[in-house]
Amino acid sequence: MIDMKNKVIVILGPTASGKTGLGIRLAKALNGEIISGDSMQVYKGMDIGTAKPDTAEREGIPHHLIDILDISEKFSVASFCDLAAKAVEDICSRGKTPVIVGGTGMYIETLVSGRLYETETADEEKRREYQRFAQENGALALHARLAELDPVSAEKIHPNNIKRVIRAIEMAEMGGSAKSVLEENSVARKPFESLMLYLTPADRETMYSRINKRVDIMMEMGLLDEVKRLDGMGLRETPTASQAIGYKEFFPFIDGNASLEECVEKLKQHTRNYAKRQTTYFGHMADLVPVCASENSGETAKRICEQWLKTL
RNA sequence: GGGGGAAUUCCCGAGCGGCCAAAGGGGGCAGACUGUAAAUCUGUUGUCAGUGACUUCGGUGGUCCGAAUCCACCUUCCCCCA
Repeated sequence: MIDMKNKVIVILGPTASGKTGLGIRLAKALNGEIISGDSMQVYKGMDIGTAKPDTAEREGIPHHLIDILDISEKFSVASFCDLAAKAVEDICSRGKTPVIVGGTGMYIETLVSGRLYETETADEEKRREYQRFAQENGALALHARLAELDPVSAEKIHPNNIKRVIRAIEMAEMGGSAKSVLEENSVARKPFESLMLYLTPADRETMYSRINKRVDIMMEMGLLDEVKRLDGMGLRETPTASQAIGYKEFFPFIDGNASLEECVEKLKQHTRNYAKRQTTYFGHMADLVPVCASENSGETAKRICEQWLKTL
């Protein structure tokens, strides 16, 4: 293409902050198309639990990266960045504006920064081996192994965070791409210009009560049936989809080990915890333009976007 | 009506004479996150000044140098016999 960089609008925010609605409003106003920046909406059949907008809600706006995978498939930052970057290209080439909407901070941060990841090539066998090693010899022993292979990573990763320790060991063993090396390549080339709007919740209390209410609505919409259906398709054994909040919480009920009410409470709680983690994550991201999640946030956001799109 | 058991810090729950502001878990709060993130992990959580003091373990009163821990009574709850 030409040397002028593509422009992308990004909407971030914790769960239930109104990202979806705002995204659609902006896409309509700015002749845009939506790219979902969400790790779970990519899965077919996970509709209610992931708060995926249905056809009516989408108001005719094309949505990318939604319903593209079967739950059995793996999804990760690497694939996200790859697919999202392509979608951006595609949308821009048609003269429209990409609007990335999502709550998966790491995905979006990575995409926008232009860092490159190779698609995951993990050896499950080895992973289990390390897992067992940690179990038998303690997390510290495993961490010590990492320290030998890659002191820089070891320094940064807490020994108890076994998952990350294992991943770091894997990276080191595969050679070259350890954190220490990544450091040097950290200044990646930005693939496009982006304006990042951060939908900030009014306060913790409203954020939590919105979440609670939304879960109740999900239940009314038939979440449980959705979970049962996916469970029948082997959701529990899937590499990525099984992690989704909104599904695993019901397994105890399905297995007869908990009441439905207990599971719903757990779901609300996990969602609240997640939202808090999101705000922490977004808190350290740079260049976010805060937009209050209120009634007329749409107008404000629209104005900010239009102005930004006009600049070079 | 008789017999037995229990009341602990926001919640659950250990403690059964000093080492107890009181284990552990949950929740809350704060945080990390350039390797797969809706995941994973860390710190903190009576009060106040901050190496110390003060108020806490249903209530009241005892025993003791010393009590969440022992005794008495009271209140509430649970279980069993009737």
